[in-house]
Order: sequence, then C-alpha cells, then structure tokens
Amino acid sequence: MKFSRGTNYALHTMLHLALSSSTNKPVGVQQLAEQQNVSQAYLSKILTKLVKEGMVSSVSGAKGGYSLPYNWESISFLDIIQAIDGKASLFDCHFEHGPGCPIEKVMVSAEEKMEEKLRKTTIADLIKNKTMN
Amino acid sequence: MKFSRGTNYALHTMLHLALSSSTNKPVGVQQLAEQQNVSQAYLSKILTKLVKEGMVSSVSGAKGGYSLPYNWESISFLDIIQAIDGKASLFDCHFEHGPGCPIEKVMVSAEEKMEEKLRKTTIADLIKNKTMN
DNA sequence: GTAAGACTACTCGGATAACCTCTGTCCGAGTAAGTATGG
DNA sequence: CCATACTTACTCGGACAGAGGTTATCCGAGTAGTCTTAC
Repeated sequence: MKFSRGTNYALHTMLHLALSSSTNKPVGVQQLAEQQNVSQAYLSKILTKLVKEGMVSSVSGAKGGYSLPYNWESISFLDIIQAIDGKASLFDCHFEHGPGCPIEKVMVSAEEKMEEKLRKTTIADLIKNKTMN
Repeated sequence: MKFSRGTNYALHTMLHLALSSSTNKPVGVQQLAEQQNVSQAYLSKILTKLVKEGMVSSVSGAKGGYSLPYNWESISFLDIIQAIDGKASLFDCHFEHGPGCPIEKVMVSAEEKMEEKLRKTTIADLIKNKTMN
C-alpha cells in the first residue's frame, strides 16, 4: 500500500506548471524532468495520461511543451491521483460471502474519508500559501 | 495503490476468530484457510505476523491453533492493517526541496483521515451488527 | 524580399527491458497431546 | 499400572520460486516553428 512514484511526479509537475502558468508559455519536458531527476521519456509518459484526462494541455513542435488549461484552478489532488493510478477502489473482497462484505464496507468508507480530503484540496490551494520548492 | 490481498486475508481471519472466540478453543489454520481458499502455508505466514504484534495468540502442538487474546475487542482495523502492511506512510516525497514538501503535507493529512476511521472501528464493531459470512 | 525547402526542437506513442514487491510453495524443525509398549 | 517411548497433529520460520505491476529506456513518427537558399 503505497502511492506510486508516478503520482508523486504527476503532483509535482502539476505544481510546477501551476507556478509557471502566469507566463502562458508552455514548459518543455526537459525542464520538468531535470527538476525532478526523472528521464524525459518517463515523465512524458505520465504527462500524456494527464493530457488525456484534460488536466494538462500540450503543444507540440518547436517552442512546444506542457501547460495548464484555462480551468486549472479547479483541479483537485484526487483528479490527478486518479488520472495516474486509476479510479478503482483500494480494497475489494474477492470472497463470495453474499453481497456486502462488512469488512469491505468499513474499508471503503475509510477510503472515502481520504478521498474527500483529496477532492477538496487543489493545486491552487498550495500556491496561496507557499512558493515553489 | 491497492490494499494487499494479505490484509484482506488478515481481516477476514480476524473476523472469523472473533466469531469463534466464545468457544475458547483455538482454531486450526486448516479450517481458516479452507474458508478463504488460501493455502495453509501462506495463511500461517500472515498469521505469524499478527501473532508477533500480539493481536492473535497461537497454541502449538496437537489441538493447537489460533485464537484471540483477552483484549481482542480493542483491536482496530488499523492495527491489523499495519501489522501486515507496515506502518510506513503511504506517500513520501523523495525530492530535496527543503524540509516540508507542501504536497506531502496534503497527502499525509488525507491519509490520516482514513486512518482515523480505521482506528475507530474494531472487529468487535462488526459483530454487533452482523453474523458471519 | 520572399517563397520553398531543409533543419531543429519539441511531443506522441508503442515496444520492450529491468526491477521490485506481493503472492505463494516447499520443507525441516519444534511442540504438545494422545497412544502403544514393556516391566 | 505406570513410566517411557513413539506417533500424530499441529504451529513456526527460513529459503526460494513465480507473477504482476511499476518504473524506466529506446526509438520511430508526427508537428510546428526557424533558418537557409535561390530567384
């Protein structure tokens, strides 16, 4: 039970992009990758996931790169995490003891407590209080 | 990001033991394993973890098996999960951008919301409302 | 000066390799209860 | 009868095999600016 390193990268790049969003110029993978000590190839793979979910927009060609879409301030932590990790529940009881495993109920309910917090906080929230890095 | 199958087994086993706790006789791995379609060898491996954490007591030799200790009603979901999965945080930011990554703070706080729920509910709580299987 | 073409700096996406953790198996050792045996 | 040894039914724990998913790399393809060159 660990959050994947991928979501770690995703969250950090989103933060970086958010801080660069004022310039309106797309940021290259190179720059993003360097800052986190990841290969460009791998980071771009993560970013395409985010692009597909509409949480990042990409511009190809020279002077291209990644930037945040107009509505970026409403993007929550949960959105980002689910874009990378998938939306599946953290716990499923594979046994067949009738519908509604009491254990699963508790687990899912606990999980939702966490998701609620993640849904409520956005990348934009971070910027209000802190500066980068 | 998934709860391991091991914790699933552990939780179900604990529930089973709790329901059998009235008899005061230890339950063999065989019986526990059959019910969950796991091999004895693997389940016993999980159980020894729980024994080491003092959440299950074992009696070896003939007529031996596993049972719950006297204070079992206070054992929470979180106790069980951490006994299997470890107590490490679900998220760590490996980057060195000064102490206190803002992202990590959010993630840890969300995680604690979940843990709070898991700490508050016990196996005993389940039994109050439901019968086995 | 300008239009066509080559060049360069990017992202995109599939295929694949390396790796790590979870899952599961095998087997030998220890332990305690029940059972047989010999005096 | 009673003590000793043997058998049986368990847990304990280490070593190791297998699977699946995450992490990461490589490389070819597409795309859009930019620069060069020829007229």
